[in-house]
Amino acid sequence: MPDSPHQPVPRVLGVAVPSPLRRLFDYRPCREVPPGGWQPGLRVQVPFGRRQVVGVVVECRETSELPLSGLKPVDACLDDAPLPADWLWLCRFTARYYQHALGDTLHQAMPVLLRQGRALEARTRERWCVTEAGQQDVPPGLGRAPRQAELLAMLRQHPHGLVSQAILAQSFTREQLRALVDKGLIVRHEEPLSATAPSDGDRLLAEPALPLNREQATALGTLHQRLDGFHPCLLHGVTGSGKTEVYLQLIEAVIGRHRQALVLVPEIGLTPQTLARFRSRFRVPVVALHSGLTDHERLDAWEAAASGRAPIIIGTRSAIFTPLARPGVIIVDEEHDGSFKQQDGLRYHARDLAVARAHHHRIPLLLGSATPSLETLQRALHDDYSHLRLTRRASRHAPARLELVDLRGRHRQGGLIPPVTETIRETLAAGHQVLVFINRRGFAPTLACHACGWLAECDHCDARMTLHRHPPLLACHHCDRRRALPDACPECQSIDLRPLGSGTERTEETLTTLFPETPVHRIDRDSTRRRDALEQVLAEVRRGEPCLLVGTQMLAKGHHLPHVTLVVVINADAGLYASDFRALEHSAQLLEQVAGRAGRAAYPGRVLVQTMHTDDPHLRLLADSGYDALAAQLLEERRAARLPPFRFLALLRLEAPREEAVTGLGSLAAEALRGWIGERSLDVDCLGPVPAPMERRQNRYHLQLMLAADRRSRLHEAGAWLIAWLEGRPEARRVRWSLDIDPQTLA
DNA sequence: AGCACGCCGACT
DNA sequence: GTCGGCGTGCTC
Repeated sequence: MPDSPHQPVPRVLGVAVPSPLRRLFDYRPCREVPPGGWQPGLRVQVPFGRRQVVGVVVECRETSELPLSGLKPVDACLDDAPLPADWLWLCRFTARYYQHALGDTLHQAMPVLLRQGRALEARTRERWCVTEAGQQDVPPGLGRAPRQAELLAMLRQHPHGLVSQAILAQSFTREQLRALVDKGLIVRHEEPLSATAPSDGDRLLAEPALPLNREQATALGTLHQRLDGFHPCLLHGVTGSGKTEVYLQLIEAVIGRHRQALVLVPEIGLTPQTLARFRSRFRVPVVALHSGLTDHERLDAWEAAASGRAPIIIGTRSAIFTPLARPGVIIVDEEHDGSFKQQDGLRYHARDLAVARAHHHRIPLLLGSATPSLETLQRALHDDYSHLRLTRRASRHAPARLELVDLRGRHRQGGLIPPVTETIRETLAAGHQVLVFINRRGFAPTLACHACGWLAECDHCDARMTLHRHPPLLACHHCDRRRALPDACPECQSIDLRPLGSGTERTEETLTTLFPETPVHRIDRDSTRRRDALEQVLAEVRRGEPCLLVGTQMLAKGHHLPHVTLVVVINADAGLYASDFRALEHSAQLLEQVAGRAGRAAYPGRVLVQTMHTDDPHLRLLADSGYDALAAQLLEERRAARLPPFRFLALLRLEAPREEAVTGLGSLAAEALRGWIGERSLDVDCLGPVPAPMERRQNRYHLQLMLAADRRSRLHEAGAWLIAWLEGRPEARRVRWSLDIDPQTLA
């Protein structure tokens, strides 16, 4: 332990407690002083109201706004040393930027066991060594314990002892070890798991790096020049251009310099395949943070990253909060992916926090995408970020272009029109695989009465209920409502009820009927409930026999499907005329990602996109000139419309069971905020209140108020004022409200 | 968010 | 007579 320099004990500790209250609570230190003295970052057990909570010391002060005699003392300090300073910095930054309570932010960013007050210990392992007594030729007392004798014999072969793992692997037990210790024949040593120090470059790799093409080599060369200091880079590479290989070789350079790499991937990007690729390349451990970890494993991973023991950490959104002892690079793969934004509570964007964090650590940041977000693209085009391009695919073929197929006036079967079905038939006959992409799960988007026009609607939401076949029922995808199928129309008693439109189940059924000889695999949230169901199907598909794949977005991203040469998009129109200003950007990204699935191996691919709007200028531009051209066009439109990335937004969401409660508070808040903005002639616009896109969801009314500003600081001032106003209003207590900084969707 | 207190309805 | 509904208020 570090000897405590005789720093005086502070009179007051400002503690962040797990609560939505946006302030610190002051406590007096307890009698016992932690080994290194009182410092920010120490966890403390404190009485809070009528309960005990785990808080984090954030300030050490001499004064409080309250009389010192009124302060409660902390019950205990839970740490010998503060939690990592980089982690504490990131949490404070996050709380400030997203205007969220610091206590809640710290709480969420901590592994569960730390929240519960568990000690954070450096991980050790046990090593068992033979004692002098154990070295004697005939150790006494083992006559009736043959396994103990065998164990002792084994340990005598190893002068430096053996670790528990190796011993237990030989089917010895902890009891046998304990018995030998009790007899004084062996001893147990605890040793820290120390950081793996790379000795030389070759030893780092378990398998050789792949050769790079000229573009990859250029990109990597640039990155190598920028290993010191904050250097944000966009690695803008078409699907199949080998971004991952660039990541791997960059990481090799980083850990070769004895630093750590943090890799963020989208939720569905952390597949066994991806992980296997990282793990098989490096000889050093790769720590993966995925949803399947136990609380213990999560704490271990945290400690391994914080101590520097883990050189490579790979995880989804929340992994941005992993502390790093020796940060060397942060990589965000598929940086445009929506799963990096948390959509409830603390609504942070992991990619944006990655930028802030890399800047703080003065390390490079690599954002990778085939279809960069307009935010990132704008910065890359204007030299705020380096723009590294990979335009060449590993296969000989250029990326498949989208072919628009007119849906108007055509008979559809399972969502497919006859010429498309014919192309599917030809592709299967040629021995290839076909992917049919459809953005709705279930059998059909809804059930309709052909006599009176009645539609199956959810009575908790402003939405249609989706028709499912297996099992047959109506389900609302916005709440947990389920209903049995009606025999007759509830309005007119007609029995002429028909499915309206197509979902994955219906298309699967149609394809099974049309192509009875060909296996059809459906891949959506319903079909892949079981943990490894997706991997099993994909393994089957990779064997290359002709087959049909029907799936939702799950299929669009990441998975390598080398035998698919035809991709069919059932309907591209959902995003074309949506009210959400990002809908078009997201549709284009999705279409481009889907198209990237086609023709990666030996054959060129085709992508057929069914649409009612073959003349839509955006869709045409995407089809004729590709994502980059459309993105450039969209950027111009955003500039003209004064929307992000040219302006900053914050969205106040209000929701409550009673409509009047929401609208009442909404108008009051808007009026108050406009008054405040007007008084100071601030450059902030307040729009609304307007009903949210789906006004009623789960039987609650949703309303929103939009703030827009040219300058981030102004937006934050207005947001802070609005929050303070709401916190002071009694009527706001009956309404659930939250401020979403940089909202990703307006829903 | 929790958790208490507090004041009005249908039950052993 | 009490169990319990959720409105209101507080947490150093």
